[in-house]
Formats: sequence, structure tokens, C-alpha cells
Amino acid sequence: MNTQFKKGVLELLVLVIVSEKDRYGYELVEKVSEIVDVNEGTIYPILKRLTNENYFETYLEESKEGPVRKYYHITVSGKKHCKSLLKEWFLFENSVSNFLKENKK
Amino acid sequence: MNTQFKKGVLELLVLVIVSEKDRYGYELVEKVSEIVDVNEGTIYPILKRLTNENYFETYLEESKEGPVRKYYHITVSGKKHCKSLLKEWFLFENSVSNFLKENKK
DNA sequence: CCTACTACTTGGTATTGTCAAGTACTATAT
DNA sequence: ATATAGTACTTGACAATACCAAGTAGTAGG
Repeated sequence: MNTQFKKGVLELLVLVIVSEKDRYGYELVEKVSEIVDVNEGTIYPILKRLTNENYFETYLEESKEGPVRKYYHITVSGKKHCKSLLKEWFLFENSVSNFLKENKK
Repeated sequence: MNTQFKKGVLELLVLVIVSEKDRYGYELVEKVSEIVDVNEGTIYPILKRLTNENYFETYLEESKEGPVRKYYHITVSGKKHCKSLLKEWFLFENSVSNFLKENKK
């Protein structure tokens, strides 16, 4: 799958998934992978970035199946950011796909 | 508009526009701008790249309204590339948008 | 001859994804 | 007890692509 298409979109997917409920990194990698192929080394930096930008807050929780998990919780600012990214994505996607569909004819 | 969303998509738009008929650079900048905001300095490097990869052939033609125009013509290999990128885009776009729409509920 | 529009080029920068390797914990089987 | 597999996270070097700004140059109109 074209790597470039994912740029920016992975951030949006992560935001939406964490919006739904708190998640830990490894879980996010799996969730996102169900939608598009993605690498661990891609998701963790996104989480770090979004946390630095105050879109996420984190806390630790022990697990019986392995090492401690770092959970991500979306902040108010994160929700706003998510909403505005969502809007932008649909605007973008619509204008691109409409153009492409028209030009296919 | 989110810069990152455009990554890879601009190449696809350029390929589709040139598929329809031969175009020169400046014209392409205008055409693409109708779909998504874009910079001159972004389109020209794409054209150079696609030409280097033998997806385009070029020829010069004089113009009455300004300097000589460099026209881009799509090659057989370019058409193939365009088709496969189109497929990838729709696969990608569909799985992302479907997920986002479901998660909005 | 000055300005605007057309047309293309180039160089430096920022962002983001990939790959590969490494650390470390738990559970299960040998 | 130890080797393996699965879970969980981190890091660093690298590649691709978009942006901005500036520069070159031709044509047309005031």
C-alpha cells in the first residue's frame, strides 16, 4: 500500500480510536492495522507527538499478560483537534474522489 | 488544508489529468489547484520525477502568451502506474472513510 | 519601459512513515 | 531452569514528499 497516502491519516485514526475509549499503544497498533497496514515504529512516535501537543494524557496500568501498559486518554483539546481533522479529511477526500470518479468516465 | 493528506495524492491527480490529454506544467498547477490547494514548487518536481521514471514524455511548444511550454504526455507505463495508483487510492480511501463513518455514530 | 501574467527552476526546510534493532515482562512447554 | 512466544514500548538512521521563497525569462498592454 502506498506509504504516502497514510501521511496525516494515521494521526486521525489514532485520535478517533482513542476518542472512543482509553487505549494503550500496542492495542492501538493492532486496531489501526485492521484499517491500514502499519508499523509499530510508526504508531508510537505519533502517540508521543500527540501527547506532547497535549491532545493526550497518559497513565500506567499493570497487565497480567505482559509488561506495564501505557494508556492514552484524549483531552478536550484533543477532541477539538480530532473534530477539525475529521472535517478536513472528508473535505479533502470528497474533492479528490469526486474528481477522480468524474475523470474515470 | 492539512499538508500531509496530499502526500502521494498529488502525483495521482497529475497522472489522471495528463492521462486525459497532454498538458504543460503551468496548466497542471492550475488544474490541480481547482481540486486541492497546491504550490507551483510542488507540482514541477512531481513532473520531473514522473518523467525520470518514464511515466511521462515531454516536448516543447511555443506559446503566444509567454515563454515556451513544456508539454507532458503519458506513456504506456505511465497509464499502468496511474491505474494501479487509482486502485490503491480507492482501497485506501474506502477503508479509512468507512471506519471513520462507523466510528462517528 | 514598467507591470502583470505566463512558465519553469532551484534550494533549503519540515513532517511523517519505514525499517531494524533493542529492552523487558509474562506464561507455557520442554 | 531455560527456551520460546506473545505482549509492550523505545530509539535512531533513513526516505519520500510537500512547502516556501527566490530567481530567470518570455509576452503583452498601458
